[in-house]
Amino acid sequence: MNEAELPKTYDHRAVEGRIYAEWERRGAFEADPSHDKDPYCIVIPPPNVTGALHMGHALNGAIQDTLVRRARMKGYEALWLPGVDHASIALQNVVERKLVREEGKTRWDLGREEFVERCRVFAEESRSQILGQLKRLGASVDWRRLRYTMDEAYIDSVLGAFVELYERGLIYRGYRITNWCPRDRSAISELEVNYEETNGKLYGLRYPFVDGKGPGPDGNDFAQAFSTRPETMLGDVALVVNPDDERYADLVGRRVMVPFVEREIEVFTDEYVDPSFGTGVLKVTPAHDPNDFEIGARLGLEPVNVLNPDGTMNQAAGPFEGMKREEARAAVVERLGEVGLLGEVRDYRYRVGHCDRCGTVIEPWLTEQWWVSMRELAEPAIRALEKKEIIVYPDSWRRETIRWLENIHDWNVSRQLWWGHRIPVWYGPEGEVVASMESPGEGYEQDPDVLDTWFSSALWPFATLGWPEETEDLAYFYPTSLLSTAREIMYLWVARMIMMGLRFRGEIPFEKVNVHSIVLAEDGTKMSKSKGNTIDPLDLFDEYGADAVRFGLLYQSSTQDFAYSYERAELGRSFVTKLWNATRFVLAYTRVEEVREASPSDRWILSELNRTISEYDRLLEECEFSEAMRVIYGFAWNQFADWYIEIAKAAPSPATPHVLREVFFAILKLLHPVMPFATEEMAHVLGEDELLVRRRFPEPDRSLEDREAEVLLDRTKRAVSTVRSFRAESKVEGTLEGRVSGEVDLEVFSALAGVRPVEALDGSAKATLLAGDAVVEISLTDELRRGEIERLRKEISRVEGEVARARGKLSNEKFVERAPVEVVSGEREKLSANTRVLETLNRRLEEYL
RNA sequence: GGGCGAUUAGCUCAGCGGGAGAGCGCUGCCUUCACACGGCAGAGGUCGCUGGUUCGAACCCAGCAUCGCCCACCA
Repeated sequence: MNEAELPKTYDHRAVEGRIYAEWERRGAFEADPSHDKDPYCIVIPPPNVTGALHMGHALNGAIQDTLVRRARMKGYEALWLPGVDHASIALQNVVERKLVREEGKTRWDLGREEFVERCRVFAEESRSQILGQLKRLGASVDWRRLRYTMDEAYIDSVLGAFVELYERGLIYRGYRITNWCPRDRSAISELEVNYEETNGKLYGLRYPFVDGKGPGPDGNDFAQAFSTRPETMLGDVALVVNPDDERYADLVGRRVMVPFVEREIEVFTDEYVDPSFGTGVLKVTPAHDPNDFEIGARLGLEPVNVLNPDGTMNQAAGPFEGMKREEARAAVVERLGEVGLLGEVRDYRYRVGHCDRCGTVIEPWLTEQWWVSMRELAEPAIRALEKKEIIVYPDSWRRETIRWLENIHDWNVSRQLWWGHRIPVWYGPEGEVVASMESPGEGYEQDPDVLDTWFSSALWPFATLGWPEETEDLAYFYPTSLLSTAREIMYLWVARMIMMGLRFRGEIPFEKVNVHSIVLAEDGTKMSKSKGNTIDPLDLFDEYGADAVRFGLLYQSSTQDFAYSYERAELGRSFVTKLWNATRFVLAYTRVEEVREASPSDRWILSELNRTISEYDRLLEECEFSEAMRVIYGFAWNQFADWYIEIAKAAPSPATPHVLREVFFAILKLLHPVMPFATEEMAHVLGEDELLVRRRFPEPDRSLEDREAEVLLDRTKRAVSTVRSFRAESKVEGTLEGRVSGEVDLEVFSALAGVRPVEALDGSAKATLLAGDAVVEISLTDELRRGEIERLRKEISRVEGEVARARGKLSNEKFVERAPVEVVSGEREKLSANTRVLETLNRRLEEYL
């Protein structure tokens, strides 16, 4: 192939599919335990099988793929293990909604078995879609090792873990207030509740005295308490006041009536009550409020439950039975008003919990659930984080996670759902309770609940490697090298993996955690389907190519969240095009392979390359992707393409053909982890037989460092730019004669600046241009002379400013005394250089006047 | 109520103790043999505000303002 046959732009559509197939055909991503290589392993945060991948997945995929490909090229046995999550509650929600929409049915209409089958089928479809998306991204995962949390082996891991924790006394069954979602008819954990500030009302509720002792201290014949949820009044079992509240000393011990349900309750005291809130009287509803539950327990009172699982009122609600909770609220308020028991109603702003998955208002509700004791599990995790056995980028998240673990609550792991891992607990005919993977025998009934989806996720880093079997994979790849994730699941997932990893393996699950940005919509708000502001990564891949999108995402990724902008994909695409055309140039350029004597410009680009390799590699190692992209982009575009290719055209050395190719190949290899398709194609076009994916990642080579060449070329480039600038401003065209004082690469300068170097300039008219510490003099026509005087004056006043600034600093004794020597000597050098320059300029000005 | 973070060029964002940066957008010139998804040259910023530390602060400290996010059982 030659350059003329190549189109001017890279066509990702024609390339990506073919190259991915080639990688797969060659088994390029397959990793197995090996004796002569060190392991590198990343397990993918398994996407939910609820639908398609979003931009967050694309970003995290780009990050992980970059790291894995780099490790692979560095000679590690690099495994990126793919998988998907069954997403218990999330998937069940999606399928339920679909069921209602398409068939007008609920899960109860279908029955458990049929419903679970529907979920399984849906998951299957979603899963294949997701896997296709990962391929489009270019994910270098080992497909042979694809895992799913509902695989038979994985289910065994999950149930085994539950049984073991149960047997160690770390799992117990408890009756307490949980967050109840009436739509899902299931409990959810604290982490699955989203609180939103809401404008609501605070209702004064009046409880008439029934003890016949007459009115209360305030002259009223009732006691009043405030509530935001008046319907829970029907479940009240007591009123309480603070024991130190003198206003109510007489109230304690009196009996009042709960309206409508006609229940007599007593007034007690409890320290919990804040006398300054409302009336200082608190109603106690143990079945519907966590604090009330505790107060009720302290007082030894039986809770009264007034709700059904679906959020309607039950028979204990008396006349309100059968109403939805919202209807009951309105009805209770109305009826209270009618009977004169409604007190003050205030506007009140408070936080209402919503189900993370379906948005339904959460009801704190008394139920019996399975709990994991977290304190004991958290301790080793806290220690590991404190000792930095796990490195977190950025470190602030390590400290945050420690704080969270220190305040951890027990974890409710049972869900009254159908899709998921069914809890391996069996209830026997004689009331036996047995935790076991299989039924203990005839007459045993299995617990109907399933496990919180995060329970299975918590085992991910080792269950995917075969645990509880002591597999070779587990021995070789565990602990994994790095986990990359969004911060929103640090507690839900990452912290729990650390605890479970330490519990079941006695080792941390990963050495590093990268907490990446959240990709926001273009307007800076969160992307969400309901707002309709989501961006489909596949559309971006189609339009810009996977490499361009990957580069753009990494370029924008930092520890800060960022609003996605299409400009970043355009930036990536332009970069690919630039590299593509550099490929065409390199291809068309002579193909001499032998090494001959290198010129300063050859040594300069090699030295710059060397610096770039060190810097870029370090940044990737530290997950500083944005900075890494800037470094490699700057080198490839602003040094290599803008300058070295131009030098190769205009002032090549005998070594240039070789150096040009070497440096360009190094760029392709450095970029391969980020832009795998395009770089692979470019290497192919340039006639490489071996795939880049298996090539060695460039390493720094100190022998290529050449400070002298760097200084020389920097000065030369500056001189060239100065002349170009002068040409643009003065509208001068054609070859000029010129003289440079100060050391530059004359050949390069002359060729790129279009200046013929002469020893001495004829005539008196010259432009005197400053290029850093070098002075360039250019022959000048008479008509430009007038302007030159103006220009000189401006230049002089600028340099005078510089001189004054340096003098000022250096005459400050404290500066000379306390600033580092190199800073002071730097100022001195600048001062003397500028003084010399000023002399030259002044002399020239005098000549003209 | 606590905690964390942000505030830098018109826009999106880097920089985090020694003379303000990138991409896009904008202006001028260039359709010359890698590339107009381009080249060359430019314009554009009292780095949120007020104090402090320092020879020196966009960068460190304190306070304030605005905007986010996380955590917390005040009815």
